[in-house]
Amino acid sequence: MGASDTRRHIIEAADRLFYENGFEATSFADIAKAVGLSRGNFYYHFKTKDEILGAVIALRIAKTQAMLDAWEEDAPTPAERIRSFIHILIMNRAKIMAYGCPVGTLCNELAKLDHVSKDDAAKLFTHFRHWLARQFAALGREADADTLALHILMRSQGVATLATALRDEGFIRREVEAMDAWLDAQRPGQLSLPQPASRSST
Amino acid sequence: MGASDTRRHIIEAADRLFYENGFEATSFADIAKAVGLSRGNFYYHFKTKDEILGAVIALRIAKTQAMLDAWEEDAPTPAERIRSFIHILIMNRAKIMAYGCPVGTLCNELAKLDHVSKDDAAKLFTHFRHWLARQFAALGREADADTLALHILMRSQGVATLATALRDEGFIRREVEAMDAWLDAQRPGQLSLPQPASRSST
DNA sequence: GTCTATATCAGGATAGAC
DNA sequence: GTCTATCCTGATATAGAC
Repeated sequence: MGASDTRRHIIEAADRLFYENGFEATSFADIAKAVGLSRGNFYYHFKTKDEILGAVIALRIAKTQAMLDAWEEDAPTPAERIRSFIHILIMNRAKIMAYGCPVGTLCNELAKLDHVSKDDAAKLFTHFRHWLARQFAALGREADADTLALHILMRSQGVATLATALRDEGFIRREVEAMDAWLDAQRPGQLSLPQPASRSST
Repeated sequence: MGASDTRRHIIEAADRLFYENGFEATSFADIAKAVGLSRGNFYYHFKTKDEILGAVIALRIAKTQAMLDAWEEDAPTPAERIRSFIHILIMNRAKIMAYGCPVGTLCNELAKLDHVSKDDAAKLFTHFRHWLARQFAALGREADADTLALHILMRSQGVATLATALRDEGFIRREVEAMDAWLDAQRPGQLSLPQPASRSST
């Protein structure tokens, strides 16, 4: 196995462990064990833990971009693309109830550590934000596309955090349904932030 | 200074440090230093870190209950009480942008650690949930009070998480305004989850 | 009830053999 | 490129003097 293969395995193992156990709680030994590597050899590939974190963030950004590109390919309309985003809450519900959102929880942890990479991690949100804003603009909401993008991003984060604490799948489903209904009502001519109306889909 | 005073100081220092730096990242030495205590003496008061965590969670629950009771005293209508809850996002915006929501971030961290106290921490949400549900019921929304309580709790969590990542005060203010507008529209006869309407307050 | 001193352990990081 | 052996630091935890 070449060095670049080993490196990739290390980053993928670190990615998973950082998500499941947190950045601080994951030791070099944990990652080395997951890859089947001695601790000593580990340092041939990565000199510091922060270096691994940087590689993990880069991997996540690449994966995110690939996912967004795929949604853009697969879904013909902007509304369906945004719906792809909303429905990752359902798709990943088991992991979210156990470990939260990979992006939100990493940003939270790095913020508390005041880690040098905290802004790099926050860029993951930026990718979603800009992609979502583009979809809302395509939906005819050019004027407030960014506000709408942040709003739906905010809701997905709120659902993830509460889902982890409550571990209630019904809660996720209800809120996703509400997000779908909210999206259906986003048509040109509406003003930015969501307002309640006289009927509901639930 | 008596032992119970020292104990209280330890818990308060731990409360602050767990919030600002995280549970794992906070060492006994950090807490001892903050209180002005030797590390050795520390163990006279608390045997394990988990014991301190338990005391911190108990303190937070007591403080939360006191805050909810005060809101109930000070605000004459259910709507104003719920507004008190929504506006902690503005009141605490500086700390939230730096460290996130104390409840959400602690639950997230303990979930990843699969810590024995993770469900105790989640009870903090339960206190807000039931209090909010009581207010929505008093507002005339008995049928879906709990759903509405979880919805507004979810939004406050989402705003806190994104605020920490983006550190954008304008974002917080816009979303709080939207939450206020959403609350204004919650009247008896509405069905549970929020829907957009034809106009916005922003 | 508070201190100093110390045991023990785990994690990050390095050196050098193969 | 992978290993074993090792160092250093910091963290939990204890013992015992005052």
